[in-house]
Amino acid sequence: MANEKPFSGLIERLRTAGLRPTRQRLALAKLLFDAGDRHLSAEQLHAEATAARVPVSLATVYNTLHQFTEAGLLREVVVEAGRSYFDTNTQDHHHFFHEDSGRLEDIPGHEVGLQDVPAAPPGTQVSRVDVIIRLRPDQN
Amino acid sequence: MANEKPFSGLIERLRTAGLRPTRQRLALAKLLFDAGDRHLSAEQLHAEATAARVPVSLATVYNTLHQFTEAGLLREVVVEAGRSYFDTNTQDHHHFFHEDSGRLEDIPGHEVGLQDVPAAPPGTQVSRVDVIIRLRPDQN
DNA sequence: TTCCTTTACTAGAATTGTTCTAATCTGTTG
DNA sequence: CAACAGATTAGAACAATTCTAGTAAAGGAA
Repeated sequence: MANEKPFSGLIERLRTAGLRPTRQRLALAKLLFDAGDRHLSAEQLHAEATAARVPVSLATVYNTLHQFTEAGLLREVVVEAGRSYFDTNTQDHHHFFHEDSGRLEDIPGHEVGLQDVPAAPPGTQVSRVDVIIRLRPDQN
Repeated sequence: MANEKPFSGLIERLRTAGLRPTRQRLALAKLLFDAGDRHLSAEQLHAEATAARVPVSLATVYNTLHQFTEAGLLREVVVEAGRSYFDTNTQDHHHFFHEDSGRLEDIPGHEVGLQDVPAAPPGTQVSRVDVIIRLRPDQN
């Protein structure tokens, strides 16, 4: 059966990233990566873990999210002053942000192109380009 | 002399926006708009006001920045999880963000174009498009 | 002007999201 | 299984922002 070793893939993934596959990291990785593309805040992931009966401290959730981000397993997206989202889709793509609900949604990478991206100023190099299309409810 | 009525333009500007030209708002508006394009955090503006011997409370700085933003005199730019910048350039343009220093820099609007901006999902309309080019120090 | 109403300002407390700390525990290697 | 490095934890500390409720100032009316 496919779920006989439900963590083996994740274990490899963490090992490759240089992270010990601990109980907490595995549980969080499972929540993050076993359900398609997701955009989660630390608080949301913490709530999910708790709901899934995997008690993980909030500090560990933050640590883990940052470690995963550094390892390239996640991408951090900042849309609002006081909140960070972590995106499980690390491909090159951009976002719709629903201002009313605070929800973030992927725009497949090939759907938006940039023309004439200016050269990075001397002494710098481009680390990333973020495009966020902010949406509000239609007025009518 | 040009500075005989140094506030008359600003007073008009505030009145037009439906804001009473109070001492505090005028002082903040002067700091914001009399020095070209600026990108300031609330704390920075508060510090400048204090340095300019205009004691304004931090709460008023926040209130004022939000009111100016709603009135279209400022534009809020979010780059980092815990910090908002307010941009005095409300024209259509995008930003370079220096990850090392936290500095934000304008890219003139015409220098970046977007192609194939996808249609807003049903029930929504585009409120704004933010493009942030993140820079890090050149590696070498 | 003076009065009156509305709007704005203030200090400080409260809230929110995040990071830090120091103690404890767990994974891994030998 | 011993031992050490690395990970987890609760709770404290922090930083940015918002709230509160009390006071002050702006602007119109008399």
